[in-house]
Amino acid sequence: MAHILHAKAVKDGTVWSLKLANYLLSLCVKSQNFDYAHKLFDEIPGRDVRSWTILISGLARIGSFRMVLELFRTMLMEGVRPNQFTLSSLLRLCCSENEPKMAKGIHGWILRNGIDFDVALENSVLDVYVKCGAFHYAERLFERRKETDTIAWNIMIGGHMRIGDVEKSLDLFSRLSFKDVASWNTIIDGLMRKGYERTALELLYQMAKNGPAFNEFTFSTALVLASTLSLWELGRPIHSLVLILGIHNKGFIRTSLIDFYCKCGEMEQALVIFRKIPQVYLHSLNPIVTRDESMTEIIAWSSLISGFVHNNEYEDALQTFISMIREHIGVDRFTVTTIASVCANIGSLTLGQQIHAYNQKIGHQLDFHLGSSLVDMYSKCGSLEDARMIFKQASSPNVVLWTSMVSACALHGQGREAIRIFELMIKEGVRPNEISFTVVLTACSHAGLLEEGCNYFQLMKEVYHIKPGVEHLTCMVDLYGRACRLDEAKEFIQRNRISNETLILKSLLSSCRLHKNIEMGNWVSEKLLHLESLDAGSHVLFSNMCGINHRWEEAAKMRNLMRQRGINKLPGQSWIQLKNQVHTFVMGDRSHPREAEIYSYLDELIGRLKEIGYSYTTEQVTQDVEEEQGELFLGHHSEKLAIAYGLISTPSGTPIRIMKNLRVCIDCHNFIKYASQLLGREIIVRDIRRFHHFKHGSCSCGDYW
DNA sequence: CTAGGGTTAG
Repeated sequence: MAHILHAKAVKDGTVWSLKLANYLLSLCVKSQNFDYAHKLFDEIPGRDVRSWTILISGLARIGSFRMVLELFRTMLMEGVRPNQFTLSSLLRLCCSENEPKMAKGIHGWILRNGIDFDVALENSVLDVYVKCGAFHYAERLFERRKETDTIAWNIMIGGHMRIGDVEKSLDLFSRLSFKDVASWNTIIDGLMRKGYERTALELLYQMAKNGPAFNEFTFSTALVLASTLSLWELGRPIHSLVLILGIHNKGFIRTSLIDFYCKCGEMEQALVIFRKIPQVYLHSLNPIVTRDESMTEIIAWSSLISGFVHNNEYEDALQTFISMIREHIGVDRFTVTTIASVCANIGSLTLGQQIHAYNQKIGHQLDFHLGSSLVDMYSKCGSLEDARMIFKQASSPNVVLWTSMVSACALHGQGREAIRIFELMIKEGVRPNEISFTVVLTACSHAGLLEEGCNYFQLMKEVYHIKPGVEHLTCMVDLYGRACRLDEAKEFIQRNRISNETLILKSLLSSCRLHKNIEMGNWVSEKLLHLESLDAGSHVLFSNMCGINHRWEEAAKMRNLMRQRGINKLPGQSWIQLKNQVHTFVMGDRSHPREAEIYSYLDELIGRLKEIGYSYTTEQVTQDVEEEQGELFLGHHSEKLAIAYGLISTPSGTPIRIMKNLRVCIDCHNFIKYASQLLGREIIVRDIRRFHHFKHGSCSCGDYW
């Protein structure tokens, strides 16, 4: 638009005043048309410090560090003396680009050249030191100042918050006699970020009562608070207020509203807000879409996508992503991170690979979030090698990234490797968090590494002072249980007073079944019954266990109880993805178009496998099989059907990947081992907890799962 | 000076 005005001014012979030129320049800068801005800038006769400042501050806003520095140098060479605005812009850029050295240089230059420090410039200096890690220096500057305005105070309140000194920050805030909106916003937002949500909430209510009126920042922060706490009662009235004020379509507020409704599980409402036409299109036929506005759109879309993910609606998440690309909204790192997690959740390797390739095409750097998400995606989609490859690309991983890698190894049954990586993380000086310990303990438990598990449990408590949570305790019970140390498991439960924890009892029950210990099984079941939390899984576990020990009466009693309570067990399902199509099977499924082929192939295969030593495992000890079902059903378990279909639909030598919604059963596990040997095929099964890689007649889990 | 969406386990 500015260039049209420019052309018109030239054509009309309008006086080429500096004021007009600077105004046009600022229009160009505002609409991000920097090519034209440069051209215009070069043509301004007798450009002054304001022209320089407009261009410099515009470029600083979009983070063109090098270009800004070059302009600044040229400016000095041409003998133009920068003013306080120019210097503030430069300092702000140093801040956002994290360039403390440059900031010090500029500060020195200001001092040497006797530039007047106005309050704003002093604040810029203060801010740069707070944010670039020279906090003590900033503190000294702050104490030495004669005049401090509330902005300086706000910078320091935020600064203390940033370095994690919540107390000091609150103290400064309380000492501030005049608290402006920004002070309130800073302290509330800071408290929220440091996990003091309740305090933040209290202050927000205080502010509503006695403080200054909310501004857009406050509304946005309040909505985020409502969203993190899933506080419907807080978000709703704020939504009303924002509607009354007519600011509901403003960027930050709109995106915060979308996120609020998503986190409260109200996707319908979120969609209503999402679909509002952004204001910019209402006011102008020829809209100037600035960076801020296109950014808002990306965030609105990404919020919606992550909302679907939060509500486990992966299909909708993907559809939204596809529309986002189709409408050329733009995809940033946040979006890719979320979509990668969708791929992880649905376990689609092909889709995951496409997302990874797409990211390489658009060139987003792998930051910690994206890196972890991709590691997790590859591991949950069955490719440990690719997970490792992504991990190697990160130069200095953080806790989450390390933990994702440890988790990947655990998931694929590589307990020793998981431990090795965990140790490496500690050696690199990265402090493991509670999740890291959950993961490493799970790895130990899956690999049957009792001693190592116990050591890590001690390490967590004594060295890292992390209080064991239910997850850690469950891992320990699992660890003892799987290692057939049932008495120790029971003792552990009693010592830690956790016999009321359903998850823990269920883990023990599962071990009782594994080791056929019906006495202990009874003890656990009684506890579970008492808690009224015997779900389908535990009912089946218990009744199966009775079956092994020929306690048919007890088994029947349990099944009756299940019927009475109307508990339905989850039907076992397996699926395989071939050429962008997902084929799902349940036990004895006849609905597939190629069912005849599948069954005849499967029956023939079972016959051939029996010749090399396979036989039905009649102990039907899975969670999803009831006792009365005979050999025929066992032969047609969903995983066998999915594998048979995979085998007849792919060329020999291709690995087969299938997924199951429950644990894989012992008989199928056995069957797959023999099949992998006879057919020379790699078969990869993802069950509800982990991966099984079958190759040359054995499984990566070492038959311990 | 202050604000929005993303990652690891269960």
